[in-house]
Amino acid sequence: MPELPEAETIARELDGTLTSRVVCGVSLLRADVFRGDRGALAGLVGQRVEKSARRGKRVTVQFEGGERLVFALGMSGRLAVVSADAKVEVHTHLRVGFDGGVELRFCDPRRFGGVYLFAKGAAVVGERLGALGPEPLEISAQAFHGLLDRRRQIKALLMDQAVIAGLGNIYADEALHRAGVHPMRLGAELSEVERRALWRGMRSVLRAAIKHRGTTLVDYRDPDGAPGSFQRKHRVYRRDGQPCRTCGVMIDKIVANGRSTHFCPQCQALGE
DNA sequence: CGCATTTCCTGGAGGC
DNA sequence: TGCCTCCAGGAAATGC
Repeated sequence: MPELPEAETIARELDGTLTSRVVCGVSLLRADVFRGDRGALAGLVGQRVEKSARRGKRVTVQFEGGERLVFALGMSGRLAVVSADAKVEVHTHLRVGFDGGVELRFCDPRRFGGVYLFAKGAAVVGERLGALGPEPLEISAQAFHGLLDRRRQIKALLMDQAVIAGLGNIYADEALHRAGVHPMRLGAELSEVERRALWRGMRSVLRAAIKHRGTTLVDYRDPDGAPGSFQRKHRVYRRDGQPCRTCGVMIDKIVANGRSTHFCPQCQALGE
């Protein structure tokens, strides 16, 4: 499930391979993954790519004319840059051909993801595309502390894209472990010291994961088809029943915010 | 406001 | 071998 580090890896690679290329063809194989004006999609032909970037978990390809093609990858969404004559894999929903014989393909078996196209200057908001909170790698410690001041489970706050953009189930669990904070604590009840630890833990886990080109558990691949390697560095996620890498106590798994949640009962005690 | 529940969808795992 | 059921999970909608 692509979260911020995976989206960052994808965006960097697209930025390197697609920038300055001109669209020569667009083919939508599955209409319902595209949430926007289909006519405008055909209008991309002839447009030149200015850059590719990430915001939260989303990947954007920006064109010189100002249009932005936005990909929300959901949990199984994948972007691949391949030769135009490469075999088309199952669940490929969109193909964007470029000069030089390369093609960008959006593939998403479970179809939780979506593709959006926004005109120059238009706000990036649409069906299943809510407004995004600040970037976890850019927000100041001070501002982050303020975000947590609500009587809501800290794990739910971290995973709410409108609160802070980019953390999903994996990195929320990993950030909480690094900070030594139990996932079911209420945000408003965290001390200044704990909030600071969470800010640092969140940033350090995201930076480390980007360095390892993300986490591949099942589906995730970068646009070259290569997996990430950060799963080897996970301290809690999907490590239930195994010893904590910090203290040796068995990692536990519970449901919080409707999601499987992994934590160390010793390092992340609930307290009294 | 917060929170649990349901919906979407498919592949993989486990049961028999 | 093959069928069946269950589950994961991002985000939004619904009901309490």
